[in-house]
Amino acid sequence: MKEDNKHSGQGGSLNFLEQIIEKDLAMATTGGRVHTRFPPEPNGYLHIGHAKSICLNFGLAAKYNGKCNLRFDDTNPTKENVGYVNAIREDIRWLGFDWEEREYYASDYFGELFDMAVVLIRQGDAYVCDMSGEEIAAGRGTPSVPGKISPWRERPVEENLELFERMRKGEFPDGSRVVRAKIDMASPNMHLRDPVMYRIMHAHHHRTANKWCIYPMYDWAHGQSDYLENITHSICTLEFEVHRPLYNWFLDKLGISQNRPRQFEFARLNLNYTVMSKRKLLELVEGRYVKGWDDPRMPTISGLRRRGYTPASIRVFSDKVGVAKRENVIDMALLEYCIREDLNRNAPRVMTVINPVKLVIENYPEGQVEELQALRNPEKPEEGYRKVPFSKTLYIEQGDFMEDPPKKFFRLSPGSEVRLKYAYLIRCESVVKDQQGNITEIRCTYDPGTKSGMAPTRKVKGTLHWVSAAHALEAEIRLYDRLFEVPDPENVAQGGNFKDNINPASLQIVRGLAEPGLRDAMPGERFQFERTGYFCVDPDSSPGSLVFNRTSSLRDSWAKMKDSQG
RNA sequence: UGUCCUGUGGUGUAAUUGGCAACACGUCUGAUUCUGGAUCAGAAGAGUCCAGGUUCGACCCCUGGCAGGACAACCA
Repeated sequence: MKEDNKHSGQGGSLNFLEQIIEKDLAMATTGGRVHTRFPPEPNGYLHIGHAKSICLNFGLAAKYNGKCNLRFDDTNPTKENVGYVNAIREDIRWLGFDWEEREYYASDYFGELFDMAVVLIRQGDAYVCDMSGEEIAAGRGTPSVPGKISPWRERPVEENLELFERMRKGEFPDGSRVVRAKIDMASPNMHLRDPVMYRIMHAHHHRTANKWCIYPMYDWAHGQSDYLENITHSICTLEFEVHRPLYNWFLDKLGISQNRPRQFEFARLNLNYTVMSKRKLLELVEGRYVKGWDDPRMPTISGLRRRGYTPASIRVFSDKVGVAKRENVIDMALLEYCIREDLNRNAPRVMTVINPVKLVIENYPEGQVEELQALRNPEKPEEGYRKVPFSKTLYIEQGDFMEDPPKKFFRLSPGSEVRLKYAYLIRCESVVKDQQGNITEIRCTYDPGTKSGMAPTRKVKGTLHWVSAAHALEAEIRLYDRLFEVPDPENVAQGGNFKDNINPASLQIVRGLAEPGLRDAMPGERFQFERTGYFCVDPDSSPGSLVFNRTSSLRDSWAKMKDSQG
């Protein structure tokens, strides 16, 4: 029961795949084994949707004492390359999963696949077809109109065998012939209308180089690869549901009954306020709408990593979204909740002023500096304290001061008193403005008897974060927001484009002032900037010039209140 | 006019396989707080796509509808 809690988003209840597996285990249908695989095509970067699949496949294996393979589905040499292989590996490892020595490639099986195809041809279950791609497509019919029989369908077995061999040897040009399964051109399932198994491609493959010039199609390669790897549960997304009869047909014709893999489909993850298709993501990158695949606004794993998301937060998220067969759109707020929950618990606190305004404490001794004790993380008092310098001239957040405050404004305004976090109570005495009327300086007095940690004093409504002017570190702060301003970016009017919905304010770069302890912060380190949000050090950062990415703002009920009041 | 899949609060997922719907996010109160964060307490919100049927009893079983999605690359 405790285990169930750990792996299921719904307490003790099981998702439909877990139910299937537990039944299989109980009835020994898979010999007591659970063996899954995550099968990415190395032709793009992984995104949060893949993360769900990764967590599912590796998670199921872990939960049921099974194994999960990493298998690169590399059957199309024109689209795939090692660069993607490496990026995918890194992302999966970063997420926290280990495929041990089981890193496989569909291309590892090209030889076996060829031999199995020969078996099908011998049995009269496959044939070499000389039609062109266009002819095949035209002859396939439509879902409600049967396809036409290929003139090559009844080619003698010996001739098929010979042609197949010659295809392999490279005697024919690209596109001149294919091998097709002989199934049923009238099937209501389009995938059963003599699907292509092999095509000729004189292309360099990232692993097999020029050894092959015929390459298997997905449907032919996938199930057989599953079988060769002893996969018990082959889990994929819903769009492959109609492929399942074909998956099973190949297995049937090859006489595979022992250790026979079975395919199950679940609904892929959709997230609002973003797009997930490889094509659209690529468009964002190539159109320079974002800076790259790892731009912190991208829903890619590398983007989320750079944004400051933790692997654990993504795993928890994957767990919380659940697994089922109906189409779904997850609220971005759930992802944000997951990272806040993690970082609230684990990120050290630090004070950084993002939009600074100068504040001078008139009665504080000139030149005096106090080293104040500040909790590293109130959620983990055991981590102790850090030191923060305090002096006469400080900076606070512009938004923390209002000359004419509305009703429930708890922050600083003329005559009001607030606490400077870990320091003193201060009262605003006056403001200094420039000729345009902008506030350039806030003049305050402090009460020396109210130092943080001293005996109880009078209560104030507001506590402000601050930074000492003479000690502050200047930093570049990249304020990220959702990439799209509408929940469903793909929903556009006729002639429109999803890119029309891009949020023009998805990135704002400002220069802020940070407490000096941040001087040696390293890329990847995460912090909570007290009262503003969670931030992490960007790889662009260097010792002399800090760069922070905003992972997420803190929940802000004050902002919410303002919004709702118009 | 084809085949397959799916319909449960705003969102997502449950319901011990027939016993009048639970959990999470979100929303809204209040308490508390040296983060308007966190935490704590509480509230609102679905009668399960529709119509019949079986049953003492249906989200669950049956029949018929309706709605949404997937499928017609030599992509995966």
